Amino acid sequence: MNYWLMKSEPDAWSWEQQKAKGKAGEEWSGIRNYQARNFMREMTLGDQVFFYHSNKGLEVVGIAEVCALSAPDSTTDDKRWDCVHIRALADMPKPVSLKDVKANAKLEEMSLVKSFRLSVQPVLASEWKEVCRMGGIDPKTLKPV
DNA sequence: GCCAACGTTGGC
DNA sequence: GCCAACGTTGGC
Repeated sequence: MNYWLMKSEPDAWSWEQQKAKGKAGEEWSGIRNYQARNFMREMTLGDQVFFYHSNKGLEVVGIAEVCALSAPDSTTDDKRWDCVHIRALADMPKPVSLKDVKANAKLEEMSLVKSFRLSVQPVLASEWKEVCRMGGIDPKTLKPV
């Protein structure tokens, strides 16, 4: 299983809205960046995703999983763009802020810090574990610690 | 609201 | 294929 982080502006699509979609999940449409799209094409079912609120909040608020492989983006006719579907799995008991990530030496190589404009980015297993620890969630059971 | 970073576009 | 202009992202 691979780990990822996906950003959304809560005014456009929030974690609350994502959770409201439940198990059905929702298409992660609107990505118009090749690098981000390429990462989505690499995703496999069950890959886990940190859901990050950009612009407002600036924190990882929950964990989701990929529930449909990359397929044409329904919001455009442009064949270049496709995207996955994700569904919410668990809240972060303690949302992990960008500030917290930046302050943690173990996370200084995270894409969130290094390539902050990228809206879909890979997360290393070690980084995943560390952010889960900071967020007060068990990465295996996804239950609060 | 500003602006730095950086990706994309298009003229040459 | 270079690079200037432009647009977008996203933190502050």
